[in-house]
Amino acid sequence: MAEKKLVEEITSMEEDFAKWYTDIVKKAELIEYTSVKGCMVIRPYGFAIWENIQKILDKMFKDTGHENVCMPMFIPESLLQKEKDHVEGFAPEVAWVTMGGNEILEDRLCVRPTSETLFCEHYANIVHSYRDLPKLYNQWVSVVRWEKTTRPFLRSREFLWQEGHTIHATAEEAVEETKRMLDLYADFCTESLAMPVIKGRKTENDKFAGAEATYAIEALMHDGKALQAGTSHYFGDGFAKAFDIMYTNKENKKVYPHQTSWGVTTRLIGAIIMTHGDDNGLVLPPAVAPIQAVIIPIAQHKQGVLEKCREIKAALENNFRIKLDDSDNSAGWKFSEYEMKGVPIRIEIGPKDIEAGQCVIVTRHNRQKETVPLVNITEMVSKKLQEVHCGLYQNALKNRENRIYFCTNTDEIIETLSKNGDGFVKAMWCGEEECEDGVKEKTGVGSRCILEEEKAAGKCVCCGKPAKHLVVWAKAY
RNA sequence: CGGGAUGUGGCUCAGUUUGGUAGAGCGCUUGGUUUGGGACCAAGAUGCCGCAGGUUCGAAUCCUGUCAUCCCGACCA
Repeated sequence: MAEKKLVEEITSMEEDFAKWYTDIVKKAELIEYTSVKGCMVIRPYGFAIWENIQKILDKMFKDTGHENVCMPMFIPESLLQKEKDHVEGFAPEVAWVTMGGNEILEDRLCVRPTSETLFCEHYANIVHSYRDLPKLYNQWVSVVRWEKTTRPFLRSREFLWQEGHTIHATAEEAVEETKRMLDLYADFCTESLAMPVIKGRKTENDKFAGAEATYAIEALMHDGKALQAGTSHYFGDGFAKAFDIMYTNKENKKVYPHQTSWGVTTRLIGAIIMTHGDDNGLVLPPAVAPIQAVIIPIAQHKQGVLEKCREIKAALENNFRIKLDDSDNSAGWKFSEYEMKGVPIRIEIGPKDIEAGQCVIVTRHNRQKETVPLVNITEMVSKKLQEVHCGLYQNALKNRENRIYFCTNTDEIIETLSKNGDGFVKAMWCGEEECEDGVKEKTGVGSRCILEEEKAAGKCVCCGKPAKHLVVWAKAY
């Protein structure tokens, strides 16, 4: 059963999951470290994944009526201070600019950890009438949070993200927007990243600083830990009140508007790695793979081989992202290289194939080889990419379903996890913060989200009192 | 931010205990032979031993500080 491990440089998941992760991140040329802690160079291959994520999401945002804007990078301390919970939540992890050239700044500037305050200041300026609403804004920028522990993609001090900030006339509209964007993220994860996610609401304890409600999508990684892959917040009119944003409604009354914000980050790349990757390296979902198919010539010095490869490349590249590797590395070397980089399919073309009018297609996720005719190659590649996507999703889903456990008390949680390994624990909760902390303390798993669509029944996993919510618990990144 | 580990050519590491002229394998360059699962031969290039101080006739090696990376906690997308 144990397949020969072809890429010796990558530590196996089994042996050391953390090292496996960093090996992939480095060996697949996604990032390089820099001399500043927690700040990484996202290399072309890694950045291309992000660009594909951006392209798809940006279209989804635009299709739902959102517009892109760009806020400044700096927030004056006085502005950050305006919303009490917000500043308390973020103050411990902001970076400050205290000097401009040689001058000490009177009001020091915080490097944005998130841009609610900037959007609010702006909305206060431009929203006056119900006719100005809604504003559905988004921006693609980087933010800075002075994290203590850092890991490439999962937790860096500067990271790339998109943050949507919308402002609406009514609470209903804003709530709807919050849910709509959460659904949009979940759809994106399944359709483009082949990654199943759980949608839910964060507990009071865990919600965004200044939000009325925070929703999140949670994904389960190979090692049984949860990763928050995206969030969507409903703000009510709290920020509007703090920032004095008001508009005149149809009845000629001055009222507060309602807001939302939502975001996903380059952490999604970490999620892809830990959802689909294997001991041979990265495995990329076709929709975001920088190279969807790589053509490997066999015996490329032989007459006609490279010519045929170029011909096939030309035929395919209108529809797919194709690379022809005509470097003089051996074919075997190339096989390993592109497996490590997670290229979904590989097309082998050698003298024997050309003679027979065929090629060999190998799918990355299961290494299955198939000999296919060169006519209709476009349809074949399309079919294979679809196959990879479905295969990845099914594997990820199976892995997650195998690691979802229902528990009724904390001892059962401890026992289940020690027997089966980490995963999602579904358990009832009374809604008290004490019990939320109690579960974490006793079992090591924290609340990830409340499943709003599933009915609560029975007793709290911690105190045994009647339950209010069904909650997913897990160790988290 | 607390506890632990590690920094030596691009990579993986030896050398540090016991201070005395900086090493190996892989990779890289050039030429040639190869190519269906990380090919081979030959010739070459590459280092202020993370950084800054200190001890010493002499420091990769000992001492102090600092920065970065990894792991375990607390905090977080």
